[in-house]
Amino acid sequence: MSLPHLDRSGRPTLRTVAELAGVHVSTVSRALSDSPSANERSGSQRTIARIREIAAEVGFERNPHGSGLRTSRSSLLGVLVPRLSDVVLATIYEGIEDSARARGYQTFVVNGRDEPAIRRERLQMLLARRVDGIVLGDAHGDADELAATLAERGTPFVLTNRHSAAHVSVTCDDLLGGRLAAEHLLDLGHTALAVVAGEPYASTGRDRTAGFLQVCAERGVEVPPERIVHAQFDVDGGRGAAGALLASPAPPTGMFVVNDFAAIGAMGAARAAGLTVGTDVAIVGYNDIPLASQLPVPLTSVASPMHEMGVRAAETLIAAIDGRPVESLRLPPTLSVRESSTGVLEPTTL
Amino acid sequence: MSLPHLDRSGRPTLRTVAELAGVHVSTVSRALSDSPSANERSGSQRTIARIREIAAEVGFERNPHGSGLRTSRSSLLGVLVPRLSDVVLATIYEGIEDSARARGYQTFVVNGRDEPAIRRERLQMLLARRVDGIVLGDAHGDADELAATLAERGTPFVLTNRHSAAHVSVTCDDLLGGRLAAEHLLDLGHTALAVVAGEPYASTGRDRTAGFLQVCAERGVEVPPERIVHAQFDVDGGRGAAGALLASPAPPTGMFVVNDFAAIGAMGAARAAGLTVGTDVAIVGYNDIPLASQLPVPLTSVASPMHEMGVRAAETLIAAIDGRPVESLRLPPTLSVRESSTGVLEPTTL
DNA sequence: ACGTTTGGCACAAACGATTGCGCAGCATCA
DNA sequence: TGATGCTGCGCAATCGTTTGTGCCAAACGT
Repeated sequence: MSLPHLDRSGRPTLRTVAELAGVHVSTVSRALSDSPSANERSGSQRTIARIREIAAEVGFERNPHGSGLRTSRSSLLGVLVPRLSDVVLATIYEGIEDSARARGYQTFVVNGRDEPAIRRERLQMLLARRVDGIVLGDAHGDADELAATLAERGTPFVLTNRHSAAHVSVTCDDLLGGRLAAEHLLDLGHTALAVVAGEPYASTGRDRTAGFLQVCAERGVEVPPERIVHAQFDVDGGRGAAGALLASPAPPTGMFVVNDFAAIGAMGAARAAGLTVGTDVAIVGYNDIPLASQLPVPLTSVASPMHEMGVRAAETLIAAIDGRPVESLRLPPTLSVRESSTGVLEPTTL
Repeated sequence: MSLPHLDRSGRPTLRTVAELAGVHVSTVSRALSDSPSANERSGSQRTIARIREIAAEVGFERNPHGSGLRTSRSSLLGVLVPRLSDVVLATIYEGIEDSARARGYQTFVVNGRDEPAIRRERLQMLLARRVDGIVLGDAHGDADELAATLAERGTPFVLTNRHSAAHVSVTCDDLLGGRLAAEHLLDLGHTALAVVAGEPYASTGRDRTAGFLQVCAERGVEVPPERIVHAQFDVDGGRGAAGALLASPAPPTGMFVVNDFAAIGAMGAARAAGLTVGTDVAIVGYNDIPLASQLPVPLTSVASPMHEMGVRAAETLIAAIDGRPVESLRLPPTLSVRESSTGVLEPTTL
């Protein structure tokens, strides 16, 4: 059959449905709206049902340009992350996506690559697209420029993964995570401890390190400054840093590496130094990525609730968009103990 | 300073700039257009320069809703992938993003999770958003429903990563990749070979396996059917499949695992079986993810040009959108030889 | 000096959806 | 009977941008 008044690309518009139903477009608009207020202003239940039926039949889908133009809302949530090829951020993003979609929003994600210029440019792009709000997954330092810009501008936003200053954020309680790691290593009897901290601009690495050192101090174990080294959040970074630590005159017997990939690198460095991971040197990572349990020597790691972090971040952002009061959230991590810190437990691992 | 005629959210519009410049909005629109045809119809070079200056000064950014409504183009490329937390797809996506952005498009990515219902729904969403074209990174089988839908509907699209039927695609030459793996293992003298193939619906796994078997046949080495097992593209899948192979009465000495994560699982299974990877059993993976070279036993892997695949896919899609003729592209992989197949070469790995 | 071209811009009509307002018709109530 | 209220829907303006058409003046040719 041929439909009346299709748009340029052959898709039905409100008017198509209206003519088919014999009513005015405004009636169709109201009937198809899911806001109850618009709905009650519209016609009888019978008419509404009929309109919806026809709309479904012809496959009508509201044109977001028309709708966005009129309402100045896009139903779009911008998401800025360092990079999606990092499984941690990709998992957080999946949480954001799930939650946003369930609430009628779509997500628009961009990679900021932890480069200030790129981040700025990408954020600009999101704003130019008129997103309704922004999830910032890559805050830098405690006075993040972008967060400040957004706050000043009044665009709703929420930080996740990393936090920054007093802005609303949904993160893992990394301080607690660091504490868990320290308690574990200390309970195992280690006193020669080291930390492979992350990039200085990421609150994650800073907090994890701080928590770790807190517990050490509380228990009277000193971690000298030269045993705390900064490294990139990847395999190479971890290997380099751990290699240097292990090559020092008094090498550590317990290492906390604030990122699993870096921890994998650290394990490599240990092996290269002729040490057996788990017995000669205990290594604890962070995030508990799926791979951690599958390594030749399974990695002890602080498990952060990545997916849930994304879910809650999106929820919080939407609350902010709706004008509801919001506050920061710190989700608790747990420790997954494996052989990289305890040594081989059961040789019968299939 | 207070600007004339801002929009509801306080942002400058064409009219803001027009009033500031003392010209009509249409003149501003043309002056700011980057299409040369519109440009020449617009005013003098002096006027154009002045308008651009004012626009930059007040931070004007074209409202995509208004523009999209008028032109029925969104400058948006939809991207459908199985999941972004898979580093292979995430890397391809980064290529798409880089290339699209350089050509004035933004990308809108969604996860289809390899579930038909979800894929359909996500595609629907992209179309509802009026994307200008679609990159399909998750084609299923040789008669992919979504690809067929798009073709019928006339929406420009291109497949990548996986191909399907006669649709235009930009992929890795996986057949060649499989051949490289076979040649390598045969050159090393192995004759008891096995393949951990992927999910049957993915062309990647099918082609890789087929190429591998081609070379085996050419060289007169038989790979019995029970030595070809299907598994998921992840660590668990690889471990299970390889474990079964190695536990058989006549275990293989050379294994081709069509995905690096699965290969990592296979290495685990080998170790669990008391075998030394690289000497007792040679393992070759696929994709050469960054982690491959960093494993305790570095993994020999067929390197696929993931980023370039994304770049070329986006280029191809944009060509199709512009109505230029396009054709499929098969990018050649290379082999990265490491210890997982050759045994430990140099004990002096730092 | 008088048409004719052309450069430089303005006018106005769209695109598709939303929403305040208003207007019939009917029922209710005094 | 007339005032009032409600139900059910239509009217029309509006969002910001693009683009076909038209107009005025200056430049040009003869």
